[in-house]
Amino acid sequence: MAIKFEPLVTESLAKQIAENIREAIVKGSLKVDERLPTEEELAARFEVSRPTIREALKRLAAQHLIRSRRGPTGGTFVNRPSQDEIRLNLTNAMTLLVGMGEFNLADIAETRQGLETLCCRLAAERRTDAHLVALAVELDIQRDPALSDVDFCASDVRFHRVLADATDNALLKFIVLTVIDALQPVANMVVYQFRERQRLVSQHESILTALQARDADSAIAALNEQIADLGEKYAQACTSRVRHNQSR
Amino acid sequence: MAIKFEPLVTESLAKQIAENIREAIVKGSLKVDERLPTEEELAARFEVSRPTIREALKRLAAQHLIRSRRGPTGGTFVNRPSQDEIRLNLTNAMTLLVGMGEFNLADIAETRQGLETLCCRLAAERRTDAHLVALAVELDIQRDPALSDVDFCASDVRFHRVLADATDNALLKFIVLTVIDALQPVANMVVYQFRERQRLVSQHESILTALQARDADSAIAALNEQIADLGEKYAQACTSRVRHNQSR
DNA sequence: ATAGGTTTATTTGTCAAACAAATACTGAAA
DNA sequence: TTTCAGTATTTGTTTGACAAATAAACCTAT
Repeated sequence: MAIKFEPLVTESLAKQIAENIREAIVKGSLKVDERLPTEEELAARFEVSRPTIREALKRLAAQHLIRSRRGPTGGTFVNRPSQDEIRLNLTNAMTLLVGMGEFNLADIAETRQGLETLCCRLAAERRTDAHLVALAVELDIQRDPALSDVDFCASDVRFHRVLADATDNALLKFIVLTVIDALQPVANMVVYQFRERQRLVSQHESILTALQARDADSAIAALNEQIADLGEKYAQACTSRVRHNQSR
Repeated sequence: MAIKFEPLVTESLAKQIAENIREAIVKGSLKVDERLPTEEELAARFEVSRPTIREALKRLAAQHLIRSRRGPTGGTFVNRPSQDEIRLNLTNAMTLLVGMGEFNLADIAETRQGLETLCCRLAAERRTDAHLVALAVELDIQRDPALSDVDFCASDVRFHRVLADATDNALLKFIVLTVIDALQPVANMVVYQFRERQRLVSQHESILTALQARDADSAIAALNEQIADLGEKYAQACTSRVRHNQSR
């Protein structure tokens, strides 16, 4: 048997081309902001038609790896990956996973607790006065009893984002922001009673004063209490939602 | 002035259509494994041509949101997002960010330390015997002095993956695996001396015995020592690489 | 000479119509 | 009943063309 049984590429041309260009970008043979050949040229080089090239480019565009502009100085360019753009992608993907119920609530609460405990420890050490001000601003917003649930929730999210920012660790911040954003739909499920809001606000106050005093342990204690509360609240919201769905 | 100044949609049709379908999937109006209309039907519905529809679908395919098959029972289907597929996306994106130097080494080491400390604590509590066996297997591999640097590194990565697995927390595992994978290129930069390998292996041994005894603190101590070592090693590898590049 | 508008060339965006290839179903023949 | 050829359906790919955006060159009038 002298047959080679080659891997027999059955993937679509567009996919292969996308992967090809992708690797060139990742490996660095295509620099940031460098211009790719025109679609026609690419078509000639890869020996396929222009629509096929375009399908390949769209795949890359969906990952924010390239951008396109029309006109003489236009063309397709390699994108500098901005953290925010990529985070948007990650958040979307993770939101989907969470929405599909791939992660149970206990795991989510535990992970958040772990990540934010870490944030607290670092934030206590490195927070600047600007961070304290930002936290205080959110606290002020949260004290307004007329605030709607979604607005309250949004402010809560911003509070925790500041916490991540105060760690002064770009990677940790990146991860925590992604997780927080992906979990926002879960957070929005719950409805807050007046008493519960008060409790949340007072926990936030504890965190703020602890950070002010650079007292990591107190901050962590308040935070853990809050996350434990939220964990219960989410579980309740979930079961009641299930009951509601069943009764229909 | 009765002009409305509408948001003036200038985005490409393909992008809008992709976003449209995407939302339908995320919001759940398109169920998993449900079949989309044929490309021709979609073209008719959106009142665009088929190539435009195809560009839109390719965007979604790049995010693993849909899959396509040819033939009579073929068509385009909504994908159940598998954790592994999505993780691949996230890892690719993060690898790019890391490769572009968006995160400095100190931040990376600190984050890894935080995440893996968390893993150790949970793993000590929840590890099964199977996990211990898996760790022992990797240790055995790592003891072989004839192992190449990349193979040693790969085994090291697998060791830490098992650690994440032992937490029995799907979300945390998801995050940690993503980060570890994204950092692999960084890990592969370094070359290990014999003595350094010995040290790494003995640290792994400490972790294993600590987990065996469900002694979280000892495991964490060994792990932190290791990550501190690696942090230094990476920093060295980086500066020497810079020197090397400059001398060329 | 300069400000302003107009043309023009280039490039991506979109369209139309067709063929190729994969694949499941159908029906006839052994 | 099994096997095999045919057929219909759907995505994959090609060709060729036109539309729209845009920057540069050019041209005109003050």
